[in-house]
Amino acid sequence: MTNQSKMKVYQEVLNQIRQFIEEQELKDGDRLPSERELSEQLNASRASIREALRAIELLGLIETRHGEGTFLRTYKPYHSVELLSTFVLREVKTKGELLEVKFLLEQVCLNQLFADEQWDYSQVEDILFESNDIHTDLFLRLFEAYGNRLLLKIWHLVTGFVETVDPKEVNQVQYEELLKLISQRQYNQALDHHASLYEKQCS
Amino acid sequence: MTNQSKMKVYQEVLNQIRQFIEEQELKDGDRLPSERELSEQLNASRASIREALRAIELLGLIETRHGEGTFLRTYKPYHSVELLSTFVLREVKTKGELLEVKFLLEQVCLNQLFADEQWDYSQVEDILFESNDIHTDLFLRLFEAYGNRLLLKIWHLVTGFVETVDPKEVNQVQYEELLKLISQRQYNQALDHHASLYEKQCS
DNA sequence: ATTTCGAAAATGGTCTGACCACTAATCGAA
DNA sequence: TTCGATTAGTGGTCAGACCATTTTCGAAAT
Repeated sequence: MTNQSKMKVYQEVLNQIRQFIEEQELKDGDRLPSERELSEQLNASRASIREALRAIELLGLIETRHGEGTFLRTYKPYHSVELLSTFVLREVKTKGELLEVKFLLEQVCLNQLFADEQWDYSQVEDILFESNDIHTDLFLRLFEAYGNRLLLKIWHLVTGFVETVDPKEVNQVQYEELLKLISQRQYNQALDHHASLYEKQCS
Repeated sequence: MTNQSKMKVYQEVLNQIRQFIEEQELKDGDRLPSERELSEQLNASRASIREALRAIELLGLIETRHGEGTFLRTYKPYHSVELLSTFVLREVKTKGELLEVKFLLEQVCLNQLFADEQWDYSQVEDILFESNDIHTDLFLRLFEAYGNRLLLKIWHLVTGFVETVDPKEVNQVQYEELLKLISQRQYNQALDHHASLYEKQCS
């Protein structure tokens, strides 16, 4: 490494990798150079390269496949998120906080959609009742409909965390009701109904 | 390692370390066993131990001091912000998206506080006008007052992102106005005022 | 010419042992 | 007792080896 400062090698590697990704405009699913290639190109030992890669992996930014390579990761909930959560939960202890944030994010999404006259509810209406996880799939669509990808990403992340600590039990009927309220544009009642879905758990 | 499943060694090590921390009831500032000790105790190579430690370090959960050891430290969400941002921003193309999320999070915080009859505004009122970054410090306090640490962390994360792309210019006077509205419990106007702070930029 | 299958190459996963750099504890001399 | 140098302990880094898995590719069979 051109270890100019006293920064650790693996930190430098981290920066180099980030830079590489930006320059090459790599996207999710694209493959990174092999560990041995990176080792040569960045002039660092393979051990240091791996330390950097393991760190980014735990953050959920890359995915490594034995015998294949290292790939920028398409987001998959509960992969390494589980490990992450066991540590972070040391701080954010209460399950309630997690659920509350998830709830609030969803509420924001609903509020924003309801405030939009142009919103086409039909995007959500169809198919939905073949899902194994109605809640997640429903809000996945709602967040997509709203269109803010960062908000979606944050919600997705939080949802991933929640699933590691909270085996949920969904009641299909309640979501039929929620959808009905939305389709009838009874937005206030829909918001109340959404809140009621969380009331039991958040305490 | 008792590598029963196909889980990677460094992930097992991660779990073991977490378990160790819980069992020993280690607190912030306490020292972890040395890498060589962990290597023996967990029956894994030092390289694998280090991969695990580097990962937790990047998360900001531990701190390593050359020649001294590895220590637990208070979780600092900003630690990996810079790295994370460059990855997340790959997908978040528009600055507007970023600002919108920041705004929405703050709005949620205000709404929740305003809805709380018990909320003691005086926690926020004081000192504030000596700050270099009024907006950040104000909402830092507001989020702290609300008390959901996860929400605070997310907001902090997003705020960190924003600062990497948006050199802000704050107008002190506007925040005096905002605080006045809050202290007078003119909540709707306060919300409008908060929104107006973003209107120019979000487009 | 096409298909099939196995060897070889590429890649990640892990370990060992070495050496350096820094820190703190130790011990001996003033 | 005090001060300073030695020493032991610890993280930082490296080189090289071997294994497990996946892909590649060419030779053999069809």
